[in-house]
Amino acid sequence: MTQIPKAYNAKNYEKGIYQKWEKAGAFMPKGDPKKKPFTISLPPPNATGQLHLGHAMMLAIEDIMVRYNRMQGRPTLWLPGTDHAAIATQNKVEKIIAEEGLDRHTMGRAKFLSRVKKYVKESQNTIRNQIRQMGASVDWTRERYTMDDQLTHAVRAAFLQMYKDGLIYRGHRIVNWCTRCGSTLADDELEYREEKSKFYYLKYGPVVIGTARPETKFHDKIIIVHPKDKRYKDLVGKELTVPWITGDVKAKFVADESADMEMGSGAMTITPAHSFVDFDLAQKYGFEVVQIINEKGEITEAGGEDFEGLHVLEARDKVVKELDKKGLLDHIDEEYVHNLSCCYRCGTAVEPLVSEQWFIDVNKKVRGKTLKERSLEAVRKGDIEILPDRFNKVYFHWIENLRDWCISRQIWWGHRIPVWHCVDKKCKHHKEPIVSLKDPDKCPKCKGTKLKQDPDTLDTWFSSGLWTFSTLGWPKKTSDFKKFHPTQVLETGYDILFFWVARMILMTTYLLDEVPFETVYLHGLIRDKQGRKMSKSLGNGIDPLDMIENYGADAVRLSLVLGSSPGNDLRVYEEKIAGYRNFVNKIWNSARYVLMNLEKEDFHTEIDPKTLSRADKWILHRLNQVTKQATKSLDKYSLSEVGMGVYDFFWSEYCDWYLEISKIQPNKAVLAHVLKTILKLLHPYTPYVTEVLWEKMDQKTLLITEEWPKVDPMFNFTKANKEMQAVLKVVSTIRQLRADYKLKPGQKIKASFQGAKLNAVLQDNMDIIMRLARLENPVIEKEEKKTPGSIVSFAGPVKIKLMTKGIVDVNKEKARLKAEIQNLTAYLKGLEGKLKNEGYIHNAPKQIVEADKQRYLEGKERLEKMVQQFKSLG
RNA sequence: GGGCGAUUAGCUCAGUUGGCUAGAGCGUCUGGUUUACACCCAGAAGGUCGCUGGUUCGAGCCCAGCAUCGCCCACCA
Repeated sequence: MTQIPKAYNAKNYEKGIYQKWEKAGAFMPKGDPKKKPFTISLPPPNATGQLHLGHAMMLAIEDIMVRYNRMQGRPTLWLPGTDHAAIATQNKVEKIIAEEGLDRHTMGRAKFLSRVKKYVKESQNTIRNQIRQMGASVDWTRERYTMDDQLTHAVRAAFLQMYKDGLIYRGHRIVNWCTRCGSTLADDELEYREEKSKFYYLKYGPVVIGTARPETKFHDKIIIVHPKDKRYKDLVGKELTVPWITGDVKAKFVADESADMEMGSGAMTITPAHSFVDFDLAQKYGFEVVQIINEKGEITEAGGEDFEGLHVLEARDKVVKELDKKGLLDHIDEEYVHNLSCCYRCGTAVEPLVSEQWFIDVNKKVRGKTLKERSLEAVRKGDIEILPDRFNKVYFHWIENLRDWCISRQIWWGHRIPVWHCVDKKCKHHKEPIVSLKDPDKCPKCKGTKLKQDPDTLDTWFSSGLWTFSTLGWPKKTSDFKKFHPTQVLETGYDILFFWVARMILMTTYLLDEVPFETVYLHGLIRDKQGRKMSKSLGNGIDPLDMIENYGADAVRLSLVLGSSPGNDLRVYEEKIAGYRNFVNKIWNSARYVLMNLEKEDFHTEIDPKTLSRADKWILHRLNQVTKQATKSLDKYSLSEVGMGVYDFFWSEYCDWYLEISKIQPNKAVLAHVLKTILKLLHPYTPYVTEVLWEKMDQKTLLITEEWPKVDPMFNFTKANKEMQAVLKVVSTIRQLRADYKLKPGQKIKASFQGAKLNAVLQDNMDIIMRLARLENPVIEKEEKKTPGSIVSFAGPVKIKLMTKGIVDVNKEKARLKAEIQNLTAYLKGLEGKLKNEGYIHNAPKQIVEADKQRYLEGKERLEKMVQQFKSLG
C-alpha cells in the first residue's frame, strides 16, 4: 500500500524525471542491433530566440514516434540541433544594435559577427531548455549546429562537389533583391502583399503600353506583339524612332507568343533587367539588358542626369510628369490591384534586378540525371512517402517549375562562399575562382599569396539541405552515418515543404544517391480558438512555457497531438489544455487508487488464469484489442487516433467500469497488469506522469526503455467480452430509469430480471449489478410474474423490472413506455423494409444481413414484451 | 487563372474498405461526499452530416455540379 498526493502536480516531478532519463542514457540509440534503426533529425529551430507552439507541436509529435519505436526495441536516434538562420538572425541582431544606435557597417564585419555569435549562444541555451521542458527525448550527446566546424566542412564539401560537376556557376542573371537587407532572395523567400496602385497607360510610338512601374522604362526598346496579331503584322521586324522619356529611342517590333492579344493594345515593351519574364525574353532573343535600378533602389546612370540617384518612388512621379509634358501620357487607372512581392524577412518590396550571383543549375545532367529529375523520382518511385499524400502534387508542381537556385547572399552571417580569387595583378588567372575545402594560402597558378575570399555568404537553406547527413559526420563515412542514414521520418510544418524538404531531397539525392528520409510527415499550423494564425500583432499567441508551467508538459503535448492529423491546421486554446490536464490527473488518480489497494509484490505477480472473473476477462480482452489497434495505427503514424483510443479505453472502460467493479470483486494481478500496460501505451504521449507512476509501482526499470505491449493470445476472451458488455448495459439501463424517475441516489430498489440465455451470466454478476445500480434483493425470474406499479425497460434481450410501487407515477410510466414503443416500432419498420428488399438480401455481405436479422428478431421480442407491459398498466 | 483543403451537436473535432437508431471532449441542464479523482461520478437535452443531382439493395463516406470559408502556386505589359 502506497500513498501518493491527491492531485498530480506536474511541476514537482518533470525536471527530476527528465534528468533521470538523461542520466541513464535513455535517449541514446540502444535497442536490438538486429532491428532496423529508427532515426529522426530534429528540424533545427532557428537560433533566434524562442520556441513557439508550432515547435512544441513538432517536438510532441516526434517524441511520440521516437518513444514508440524505442519501446519497440529499435535502435532509436533523435538528433537535435539549431540552425544559424542567416537572414533571420542577422536582421534580429541588426535590430538589437540599432537600439544602441549602431549599425553593422560602422561596426565592421568581424565585430558584428562576434555580436551575432553571442546572441546565438544565448538563444541556443533558451531553446535547449525549452526542448527539455517538453520532455523531448533527443540525444543531446549528438547535438549539432549548422555553423559547427564539421557541418561547415560538409557545406564546403557539398559546394566543391557541385562546383566540380558544373552544377554551381556564377552568372549575371535576374534575381530578387531586397533593398533593405541588401541581398538576394530565393524565389520562395518572397511573400505577396496585395496593394492598390496607379496603372499608367503610355503612348509609345504607334502603340499604347500599360505599366505600374514607369520608372523602369527608360530603355525600353523592344515591342513584343503576338505573331498572329493582324494589327501589327506589317510592323514586325521593323524599327522606328519614337519620342520617349529622356529623348527619342529606336524601337523594334518583335513577334513572340508571350504577348497577350486580348490585353490592352496587345503590344508591350520589355524591361529585361527588372522583370523575370522580360529577362527570359531578352535571353531568348539576345536583347540588351540595361540596369535601370541599383542595389539601393535608386535609378542608375541609365536614367540620365535628371533621374540618376533618385529613389524609385520619386523617379516614378517625375517620369510620369515628364511623359505628361510630352503628351505621352494616355491615361491613368487609379484602381489597379496587384500582388507586390516582398521580402519574407523584413517586408520590404523586392526589386527584381540583374546581378552577378552564384547559382545551382537544376537542369544540367550529372551522372545521367538533373537535380530536378532526381528530386521528382525519389517521390514518384515511392522511396519517399509524403503524408498526407495530397502534398505529392504540390511538391511535383514546385519541382517541375523550379528555376536555377540563387545561393549567394550579400549578408555577413552565414557560411562564407568557399571561393577565392587571386588579386595579384601579375597573375594571368586572377579571374578564375579558386574553390577549396580549406582556406587556401596561395594561388595554385602563380603561387602568389594575395588571395581574397568572395564576400558573400550562402543561402541558409544550402546548409540545412544537408542536415540529415552533415549531422552524422558526412563527408566522412562515420559509423553513425552508415547506421542512421537514410533517416526514417522528417516531420515538419507544411509551410516549409519548399524551403527545406524539397531542398533536402534535391541535395541528398544528388550528393549521396539516396533519399534523406523515407517518410515526410507534414503537420498543420497552430491557430487560435477562432482559427486565426497566432501572431505578435494580434497578441493571440500562447507561450508553450506558460502552459507547461500551469498545466504540465503532458497536457500541453496532448493538446497539440490529439485531434490533429497531418496537413490539417489545429486550434489550440487554454481550455483545451486544461481539459487534458484533467486527463493526466485522472491517470494519476487511477494509479493512486490501485497503489492504495495493492502491495508492492502485487505489481510483480503473474495473472493466474484460474482466478479470472468475467469482468477480468472482459477488460483483458479489451486491452488486447486496444493494444493491437494502437500498434497497427502507430506504425502508420496515426498518432491522434491511437491517443484518443487509449484515452477512451482508459477513462470510460478501465476507470468508469473496471475500477468500480474491482471495488466489489478485486483481482489484484489483473488490476496491476492492465494499469501497467496502459501506462506503457500512454507513455509516448504523456511520458512524465507515466514514468512517475511506473516508479511508484516498485519498478526497477525505466518506463521509457520498457518493451511496448504485445497482444497476449491467452487473454482473448470473445465470449466473456460480449457477456460482460451485456451486464454493463443492464447497469446503465437501470441508472437511466432511476434518473428518469428521479429516484433518490441512496435509495435501494428491488428488481427482477428476465435474461433468457443470459440468466446465468446475470446471476454470476449480480453483486456487481446490485452495487453499481443500487438494488436490493434482485432476483431472476424464470417466468413472468405480475408486479403492479413496477417499471420495465430492456437492455438488449434482458428485461429489467424495478419494483417501484408507490414511488413512481403510473401515468408517467405509461407515457414513457408509449414513447419507447413508438420509437422501437419505427426502427423495426425500417429494418423490416430492408430485410424484405431482394436487392439487399442478394448484394449485402452475409454477416451484415445476419446481424440485421438478429436485431430484428430481438427487437420484435422486446416490442412484444413492452406492449404487454404497457397493457398491464391498464 | 490553376490547384488544394474545409463544411457533421452551441463550440472544437472523430467518423476505417459505403453496412447497427451518426460519436467524443468542452459548454448547457438534472442529480450526486459511493474504497482514487469535484481536475470527479451518474444521467439528459442537443444533428435535414453546406446545397442539388447521380451511382448503389444501401451514401456523412463514392461521382458530378454549386455555394461559403480558408490556403498554396502562377500571373499582373
